[in-house]
Amino acid sequence: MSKRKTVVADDEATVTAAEREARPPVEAIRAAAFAQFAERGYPVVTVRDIMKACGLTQGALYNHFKSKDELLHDIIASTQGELERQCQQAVAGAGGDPRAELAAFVRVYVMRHCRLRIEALVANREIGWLDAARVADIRRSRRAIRDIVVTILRHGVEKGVFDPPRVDGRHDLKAMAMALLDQCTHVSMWYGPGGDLTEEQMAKLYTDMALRMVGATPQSV
Amino acid sequence: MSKRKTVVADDEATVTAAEREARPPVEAIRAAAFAQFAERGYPVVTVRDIMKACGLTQGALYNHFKSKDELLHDIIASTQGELERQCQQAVAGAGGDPRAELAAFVRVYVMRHCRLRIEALVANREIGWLDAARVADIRRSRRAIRDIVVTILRHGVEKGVFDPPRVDGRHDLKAMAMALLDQCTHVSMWYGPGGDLTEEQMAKLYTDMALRMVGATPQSV
DNA sequence: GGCCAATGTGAATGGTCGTTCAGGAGGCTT
DNA sequence: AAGCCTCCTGAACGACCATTCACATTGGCC
Repeated sequence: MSKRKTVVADDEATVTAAEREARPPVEAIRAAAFAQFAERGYPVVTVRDIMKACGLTQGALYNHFKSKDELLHDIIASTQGELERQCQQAVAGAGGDPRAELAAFVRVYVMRHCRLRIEALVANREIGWLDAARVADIRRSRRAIRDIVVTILRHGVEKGVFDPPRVDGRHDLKAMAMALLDQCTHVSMWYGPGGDLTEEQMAKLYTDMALRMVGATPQSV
Repeated sequence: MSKRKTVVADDEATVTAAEREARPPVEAIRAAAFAQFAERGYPVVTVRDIMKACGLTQGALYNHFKSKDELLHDIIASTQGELERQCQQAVAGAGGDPRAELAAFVRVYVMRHCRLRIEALVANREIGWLDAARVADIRRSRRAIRDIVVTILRHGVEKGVFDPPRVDGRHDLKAMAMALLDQCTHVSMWYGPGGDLTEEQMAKLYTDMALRMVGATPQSV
């Protein structure tokens, strides 16, 4: 896919020439768009901005994406899909004990949102700019993750190892799952590697808080 | 910026051009801008959109606000100021017991974010479009609210009525406060009055979760 | 050597934007 | 009644937008 092999010497010796050799232009566009969306926000980043950052002109975008909108969806959907897969794996590997499942889920979820906080930030902040058709599968994935948590909570209650708060005598596991996810998701808004806690410590703290919230009995004494 | 100097009593009775609007134009502009920002987002709402919704033309905006940016700041700052005041009042009226203070804080904070969820949504979603100078006082207010929570937690630990999670033997009360605020703030993203829980029940649930998270001992038996 | 499919160019299209400003209308003060 | 003050209009400004399109340029293939 490289075309500057023979015409390098006198042509525009752009700084990113080596980078474009390394990966296909569609990857470079994705990366440039991600960086700019993260820094300035989707609606104010222009197609010209993105393509100039790759050393191309605006028209070339449309050889790789149908529209600016599809480009944003592509970026968000890929991180969202990865997140969903990681969550499923974490729970599946926990051996069926709801306490271990919840701990594994929170650990993976929090560590990912610390490490890839920019990706999470873009996915959460810019999703509103997607048109209705393209936003549907992202929302489906988020509901799926919420339902993973709800299922863990329900199993824990049924087995008697969780004793979550009740309002008027009943649980609302959906609201609890949302509360849990909200606090874990939004570490991406304030966590920085220069802060007081490492990712590992964040995972421990949030796992502990989650188990307290659901009233988990001690796992083994 | 303010009204007539000498005419006071019948100002409301004989409003100039009373046919048009029942309230001063600056209020109508604020309301229209708020509604449109909430629905479509600051950068895609045009000055023309806002003013057309008030029955005015675009130029008239600049008789009341210096810029579109100042208009957004005005909207966000007013709700943020109200929130900060309500939080302070709630804690001050709790009698000095950290458990009661935390409960009162969470109750007020959650109920407000359920009832005025659109205001909260706009404040949290659109704050990034403010320029650096105008964003400073909003951030100060948010830090102040976080510090209220940190202070409650510290007092609770000192008095021995809270036993929050530790990482490597230490508390991180700032991280705990952020986790607590994150989950309470973002009810505005999903709570709806048609859902399973009333505002009252939401407040109860979140208060209970908060007290569990910090390891509060039973208040009185 | 000639063809093809992929890929990039840069002008053109048909708008839109926030902000400014000269001018007008009407009521308040003197 | 005259002047002033507040508020509004509507045109103008200079810039920028996403997307399309006719037209290169390229590398691989027969």
